[in-house]
Amino acid sequence: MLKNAEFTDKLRSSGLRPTKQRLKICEVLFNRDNTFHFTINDLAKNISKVLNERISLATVYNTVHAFKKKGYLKEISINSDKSYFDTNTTNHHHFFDEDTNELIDCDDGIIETPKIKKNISGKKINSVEVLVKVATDNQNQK
Amino acid sequence: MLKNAEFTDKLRSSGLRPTKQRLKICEVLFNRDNTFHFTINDLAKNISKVLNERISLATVYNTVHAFKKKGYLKEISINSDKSYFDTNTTNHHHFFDEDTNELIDCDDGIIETPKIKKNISGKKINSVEVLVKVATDNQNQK
DNA sequence: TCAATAGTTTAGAATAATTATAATATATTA
DNA sequence: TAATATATTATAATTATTCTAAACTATTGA
Ligand SMILES: [Mn+2]
Ligand SMILES: [Mn+2]
Ligand SMILES: [Zn+2]
Ligand SMILES: [Zn+2]
Repeated sequence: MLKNAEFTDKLRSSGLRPTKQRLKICEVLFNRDNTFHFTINDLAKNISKVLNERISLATVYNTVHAFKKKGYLKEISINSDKSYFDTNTTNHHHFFDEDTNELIDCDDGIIETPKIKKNISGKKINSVEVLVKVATDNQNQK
Repeated sequence: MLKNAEFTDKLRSSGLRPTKQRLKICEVLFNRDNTFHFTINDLAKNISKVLNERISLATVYNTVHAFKKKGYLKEISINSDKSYFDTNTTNHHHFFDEDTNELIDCDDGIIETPKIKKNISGKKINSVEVLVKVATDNQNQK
């Protein structure tokens, strides 16, 4: 939804130089109507195969981590194999489809964020996230 | 809490041969009063350094995954670096201390398992888990 | 405008967790 | 106990990620 000049401002305002590579990655990640989830590999493949741009893998890693640090992205761990990133940085919960390995946002109201009745002493709660793992219901399977 | 002969039965009854290595790993994992969380590396180090036993790393991996498949262990992903395993296989929630990377079980009653008001159609809910990330409250830090 | 500087990109090497291979050893079965 | 199925092991392979250090680029301010 944002345009190139806006990305330039956005990057500058958080102390990141608006380079060609970062602007392209902003475009891929944020110039759309809906938030989504991706892996670094998805993103790199998208850039190189689909968009025919040449951005080194190291830069994709650097940029995604820089964006995460600036709060443009959230990182989500579902399995130890790889990290998922989320362009939806608000507090929200997920379904994880174990058949397809797809991560799906819970719409508002589907899950109420649980109350924590007693916290670890001396610690601050940084996040409360619910993960719902789903899979095909195969009652009649071997 | 279980003894060697019981582990032998337990393994046999789930179709796993009670080998020397598996019995030792059972002892380390299950012959205690409280459940706990560990990484494969923790476990391997514990066996080799603390117990002075020689079990190959491949066997530790094989065994932990075999135990997971048989339902003796649960796997938990908190960060993409490594997998945590849990000897508490009941449905329960966790605190994760981001200062120490420690995973802590939520005692019963601390968090109520949230209700899922609408599920993905055609799918069965396999688990609903809450992860609470905590860290030192540094209001007065640089 | 342009040189100095700080920040960025890059290819490729390094690291670390995990899985695969295939030979050897062990447990089970009859 | 012999035959068979299963498990262990050392080691190699794989994969995600991070590191390195040289080349490049954006910013700054004279
Ligand atoms: Mn795994
Ligand atoms: Mn990470
Ligand atoms: Zn999300
Ligand atoms: Zn636990």
